[in-house]
Amino acid sequence: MNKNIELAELLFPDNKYTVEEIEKKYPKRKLKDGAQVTRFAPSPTGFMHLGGFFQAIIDYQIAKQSGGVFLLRIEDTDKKREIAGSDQIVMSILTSYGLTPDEFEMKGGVTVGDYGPYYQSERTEIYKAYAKKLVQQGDAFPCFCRKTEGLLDVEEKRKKKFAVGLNEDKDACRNLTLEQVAQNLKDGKKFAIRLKSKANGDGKVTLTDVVKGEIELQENGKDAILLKDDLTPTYHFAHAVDDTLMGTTIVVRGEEWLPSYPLHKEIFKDLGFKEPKYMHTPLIYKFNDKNNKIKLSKRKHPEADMRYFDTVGYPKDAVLEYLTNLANSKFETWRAENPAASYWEFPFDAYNITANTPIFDFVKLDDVSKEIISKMSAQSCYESLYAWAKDNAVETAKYLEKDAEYVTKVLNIDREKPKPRKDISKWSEFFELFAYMFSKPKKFVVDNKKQFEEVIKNYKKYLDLSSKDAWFDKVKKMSEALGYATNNSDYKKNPQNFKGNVAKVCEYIRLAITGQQNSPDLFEIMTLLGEKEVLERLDEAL
RNA sequence: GGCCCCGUGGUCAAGCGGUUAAGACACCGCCCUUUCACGGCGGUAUCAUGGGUUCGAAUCCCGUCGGGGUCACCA
Repeated sequence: MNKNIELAELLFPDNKYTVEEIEKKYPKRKLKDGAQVTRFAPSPTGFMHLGGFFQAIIDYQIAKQSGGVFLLRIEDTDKKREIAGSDQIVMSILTSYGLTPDEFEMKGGVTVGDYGPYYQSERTEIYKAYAKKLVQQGDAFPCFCRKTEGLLDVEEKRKKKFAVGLNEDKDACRNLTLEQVAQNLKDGKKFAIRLKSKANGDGKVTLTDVVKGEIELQENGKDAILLKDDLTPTYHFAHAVDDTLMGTTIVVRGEEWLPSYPLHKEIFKDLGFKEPKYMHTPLIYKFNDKNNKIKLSKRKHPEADMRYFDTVGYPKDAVLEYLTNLANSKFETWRAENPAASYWEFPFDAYNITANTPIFDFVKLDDVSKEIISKMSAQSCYESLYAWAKDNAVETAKYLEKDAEYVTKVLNIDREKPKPRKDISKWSEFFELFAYMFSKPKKFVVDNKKQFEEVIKNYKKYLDLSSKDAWFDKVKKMSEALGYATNNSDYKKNPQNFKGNVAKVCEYIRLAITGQQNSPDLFEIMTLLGEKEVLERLDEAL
């Protein structure tokens, strides 16, 4: 009754806005039927997590597909963890992958959209207004207890809690009298605002989750913190306020949030808000050495940081397609049927995401990437390689500028054909893969030294780079002369009659020229290298 | 420890009460081939487990086990 109003006044004497004023500023969105509003809401921790990006893809696709809105909100409510510049990192990754938000704000830059500010740190007056409302209603109260701060603190607290095993957790400050509160304030004590939870935590609450289906959870019984003692909101409170005001229709978030749904439900109810739809997506995992699944983490897995894919030079589409397939395995089938189509034409089926936790698999990513790169022209390969080098390998970039023509030719080996070679998965490995095109091979192992030497010695006389046919004719001729089969079926019938077949001869030549057993087409390589270089390499091999 | 989520080959997975349990990657073999690849064909390998329900279960129910999440004035 009146006491609550008095209390609210005591706590928030000079709020800038009332709830009514705020709600006038954030009218309901005018959306066409079925249009969804999604949001990507990272906290600025200095990098963009792969798992977050995975969710952003889903957010973006849902919004785009339905003709709705995809917005970016920065959850910068924890000053201790905040790292400056994170917002730029997130934004540039999003846009570079084509997931540009419809609404966003850049500090010191533009604001796009009418539902901002899009930084939570700029919304404190909004949260305060709603907190005051809850206090007035008797649904929240000030707490003057010592802070629980950091994991160590929490773990200590848990030891006691787990021993009891209760889901109910009422805070003693809920019973403070108006006078006691007034005295505390007079003493200059800081307060946090807690939810005055109504249930004991034994009842059940159900959620119809878009990916998990119907889930029954234990209702909330905790006097959770809504505003911290600096009056910034916790995630839970900010989620309710922001997603309501911004008109989010479907909340896509990691499944680690599932257990806090009952709390969110209670906050929404107390605030008189309509709940959005929820989509709790699986987290992405890796195996550890014990073969257990562990969450992808920046410390252990460089690929947890989205910038990793840029620094090693994966094409954007490769990452996008691999991740999309993880979210929606129909993608692969679609891609097989539409090999030339743009990624964005894929009819993303957001409502068919598996509830299973996927393992991040580099082998598969590489395959997707090789497929994509194999279809690129030599010219665009060069451009991508150069773009990668400029940001990640300065010396290489300089070299690329100098020898653009030669590099493009190397890139063109076995490319721009109906069945191109699939060997490059990321730009950083190009010079490793094609090292022999840029410097003489160092050491290599030969299975039969005598035969190898015989072939190489003779081959100098047979070298002919005038045309591919001429080149191979000579290889054959030499093979015959040295006692190798030039016809595969002859060789198979009577292997004892030959020292080997042409394949063996080619293997020796390849080894001498490239230092490895597999390489793209030998003739092309030798032509590019030039006769002089080839002869030198043959000499050196001996 | 309480609560919750998840469990189809090594990985990603189709499947929705009756299928010889798709497909992709990886692996192996064969074929093609003028070499390496590419490609084609084929192969190894999966319903965690125990009980139900049913004429019939990978599919529905319960238990068990395994993995994961969560129980912060972090998000």
